Amino acid sequence: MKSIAETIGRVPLFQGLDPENLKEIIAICERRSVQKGEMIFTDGDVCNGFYVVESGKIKVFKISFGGKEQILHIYGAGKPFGEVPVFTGKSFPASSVAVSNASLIFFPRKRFVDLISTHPNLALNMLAVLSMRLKEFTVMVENLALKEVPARLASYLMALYRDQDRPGSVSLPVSKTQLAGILGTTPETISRILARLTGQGFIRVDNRLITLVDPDSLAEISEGE
Amino acid sequence: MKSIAETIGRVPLFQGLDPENLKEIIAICERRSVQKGEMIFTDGDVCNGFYVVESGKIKVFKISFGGKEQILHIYGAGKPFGEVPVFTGKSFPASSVAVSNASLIFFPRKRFVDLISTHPNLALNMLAVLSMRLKEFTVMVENLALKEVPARLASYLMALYRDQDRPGSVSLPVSKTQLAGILGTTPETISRILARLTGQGFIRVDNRLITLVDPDSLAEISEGE
DNA sequence: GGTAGGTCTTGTTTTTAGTCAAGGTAAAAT
DNA sequence: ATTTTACCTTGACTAAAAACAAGACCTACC
Repeated sequence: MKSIAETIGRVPLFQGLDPENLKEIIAICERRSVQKGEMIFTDGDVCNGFYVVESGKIKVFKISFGGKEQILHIYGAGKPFGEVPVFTGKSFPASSVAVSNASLIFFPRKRFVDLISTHPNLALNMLAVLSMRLKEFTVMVENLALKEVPARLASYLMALYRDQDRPGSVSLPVSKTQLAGILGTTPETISRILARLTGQGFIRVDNRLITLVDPDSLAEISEGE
Repeated sequence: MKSIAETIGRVPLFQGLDPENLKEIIAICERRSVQKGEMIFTDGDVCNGFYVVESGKIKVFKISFGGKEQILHIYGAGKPFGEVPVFTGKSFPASSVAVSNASLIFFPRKRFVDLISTHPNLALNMLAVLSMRLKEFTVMVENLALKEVPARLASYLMALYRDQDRPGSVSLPVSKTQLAGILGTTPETISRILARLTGQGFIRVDNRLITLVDPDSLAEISEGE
């Protein structure tokens, strides 16, 4: 297993700090292992600190009264999560669960805030993290409020296409059921739309591997026609 | 008209700073007046800085391909907006327009970042602002993805009810058309749901004044039954 | 005081996607 | 190897809200 120091050295949140600062950060954090399916925090919990994913995957989500789930983020190695209440002083605004066995690094709230107050670069990095997240939410709201499900799905595929760089295909990082949770719809609807796009010759689907036969048309669909 | 110093002294973002720091902040900002309907920035614009509302109201929104508008926020006096790209280094992720004549205070990006790096309290305040906004987005996504329009409208009314403190009524701060834009629906649907809630005896509507006859039932509706 | 422009309401129709139900596939556990 | 369980697909039905359309209301300005 990697050392905490090694992990932290690669986390974007901690880039641009000198080794001295990194040491101080390492001094306040602690490792925590979680099993697949284990809750990390629950909507409304008081917050004692935040986490960085060392390995594995965790999801952050909201549950409705009726039990429907909206996934807000799925985070892998190097991503911080759960920081919002560190700075608002309130409780967690969503829940979080491990979707695979995972190793997390925990940063206690009080001590981390002290560090931030004395390390401007760390503060700026954290501001950048939160700002990026706001931007992502902006896109998410746009998708939910202004686009229909096919456009959301097409956007998602095109975004994957840009991020991953396989030749003409993308590999879904999550199950189709979870994809439905990300896109704010149901597995049935996802299934139907994938079938339709396949019928129209825009994509080919083989389990989690999706071949983008006609990325241009897909890009158009992602804009909402 | 108030002085910039007076205005800035009341802005939560600048609370807890000593007078010396406030002076430095005042030194870098400038006032800008905008007319009702004037665009302040457009989705995709490069960002030279952010704003604080001194007076008037501005809205931040996204427009879809088909011209439908989703309002992300409406900000009044004392609220900062447009800060996201200051810290991501990217362009504005949404557009902004004055919904009334307004006076803004502009903070140039570079100089403000310099200030933040040297004033930990300012950094923490800004972190709190962004974190609160993330929390608000979380609620927004929850509403859009997990609730139907009546529940969203009821949530909105209940939130107003908590914020304003009139006896048993709330006053809409925006037109019903704009309310539709905030809730991710159409004016027709708003109109129908208000009519339905009135018919059920839960509210009474008189232009922008809404009397909450039965707040408990409304609270239930806001949870999604 | 009348007219113009924006806002709001109401009715009708259409679209979208959610729900319910059942069957199929595939991977994992025993 | 077989049973279990999770995941996915397809079909039929239903519900919710958008689109379209027309008329009412209101306010503001000539």
